[in-house]
Amino acid sequence: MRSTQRDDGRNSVLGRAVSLLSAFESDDDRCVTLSELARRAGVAKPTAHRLAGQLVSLGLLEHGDGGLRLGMRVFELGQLVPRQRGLRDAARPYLEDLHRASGETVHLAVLEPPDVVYLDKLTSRAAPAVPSRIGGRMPAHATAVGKALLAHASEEVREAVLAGTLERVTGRTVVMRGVLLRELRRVRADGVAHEYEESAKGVVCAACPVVDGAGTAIAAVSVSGWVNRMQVERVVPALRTTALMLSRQWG
Amino acid sequence: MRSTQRDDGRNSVLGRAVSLLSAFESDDDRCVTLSELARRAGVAKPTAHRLAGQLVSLGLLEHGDGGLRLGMRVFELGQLVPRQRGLRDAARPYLEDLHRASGETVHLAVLEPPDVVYLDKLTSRAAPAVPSRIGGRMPAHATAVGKALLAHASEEVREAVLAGTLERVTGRTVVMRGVLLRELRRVRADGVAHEYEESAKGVVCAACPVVDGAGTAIAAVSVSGWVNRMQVERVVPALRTTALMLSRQWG
DNA sequence: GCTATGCGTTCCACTCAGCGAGACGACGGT
DNA sequence: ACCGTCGTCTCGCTGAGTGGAACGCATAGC
Repeated sequence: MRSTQRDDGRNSVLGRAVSLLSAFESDDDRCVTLSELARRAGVAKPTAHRLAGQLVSLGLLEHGDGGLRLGMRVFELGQLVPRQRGLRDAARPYLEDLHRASGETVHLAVLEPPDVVYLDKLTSRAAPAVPSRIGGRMPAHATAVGKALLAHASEEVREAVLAGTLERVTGRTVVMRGVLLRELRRVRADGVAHEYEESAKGVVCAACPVVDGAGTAIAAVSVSGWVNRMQVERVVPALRTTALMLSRQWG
Repeated sequence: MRSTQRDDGRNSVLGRAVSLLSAFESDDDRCVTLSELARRAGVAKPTAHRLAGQLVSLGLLEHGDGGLRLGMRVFELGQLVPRQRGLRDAARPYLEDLHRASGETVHLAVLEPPDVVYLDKLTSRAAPAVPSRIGGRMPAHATAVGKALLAHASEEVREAVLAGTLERVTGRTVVMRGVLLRELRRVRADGVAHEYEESAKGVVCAACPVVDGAGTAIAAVSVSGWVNRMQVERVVPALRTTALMLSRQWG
């Protein structure tokens, strides 16, 4: 019997329940049948039945035309997460100014090793379709915000991320440790991170970290646009200013 | 032994776990110690210890200066909830126009009987401090959005909400069934709901429902401002237009 | 200095909640 | 008539979950 588990987090009721909830990440299909849900989450059908029932009465799941979907309660709880609530509210006006001034897509993101999670996003009509989404993830090493965050992160987390596999997102994604490490050093010295079609074709991006008193990044702001339409260096000053003001307000 | 329970939703591992997460609703204190958490959620300390440990490795909870807080994963999952994701994205540009045109605070909310849950909120510098928050709840009968939603809801849910206790939020909150019922009839005929200091002192509000093909409300839009500064009737036309356009896009 | 309080953590025996193979009835398509 | 898939329910087994009690360690009060 190799049930010696110390796998905290996959088995156990909670693990199964979160598997059920996470099954909605493979998205777009808003409503999922119970059987399909059980299949995706990898739990037995009767188990899924029982758990889903409980999740429904807790409000984390709800019935909707012929299937189950994530419930409002999940959204409510999500809005309470401190790392996004305060930051987002404080940053919103600054992001709007930056958005107006640049006319390009603006992002606010935090590091969640080895990924970044987007807290806010302001798009324009003419903006390219970047693959980011509020609440969505992207590999940190493939995005400007990610590089800004990594460059100003603690030694340990940087090491940890660098030690993992650097997934290739586009043909230009930096996947070699040495190259990335050198670039991060440059970013730390310069205070601005760049990205040229490393997360999406035709998109360039510049990002600045929002730092606390000790100089550690707690978030990052970015501006992205079409590679042939946006003059990166023209937006950097405004970007720097935005990040500095946010840093001051959170020192 | 009165463990005759069939109380699905309060006991059971999941119930306890959600109690832990919900303990963060009594908010502002971003970080909570384990003991405090156990106390609030009403679970034994060792149990809280174990569950919190699992929740941490699942990403739903995280350690932060001397305490626990809700984890990023919760935010990520919350952004996947279909009832908010689609609506919010689609509504955003319209809300921005309405916000610019009126200069007042704009809300987007859905019905979650017997409350309303706010999906989006656009505020101005000079706006009154309304007690709403994205992802927050308010009793439906005390708000303009709530009345718009209730008036255009199915008979059953309206009955259900009316059957419950109508909590008094301010001195002017409508707490009498008959009065509310009559008002809802008027709202259904008129298509606009009003509110005069029924949810917050000094604040007036007007709301219109976003309806599906069958005429049932799926959301509501509102404009609110200072009672002595905002001319309610001046913003109603733009409000109506916004709600109509949204309704058309979701018919 | 010696309590007293509150924290996070660990232990452990009890038992009951959770588990899933399997069976079942209801649709719906071909 | 068939077959596939849906949601639901039963039921015996067992091990995952439970919480009282005790521990080690801080800090605060006297």
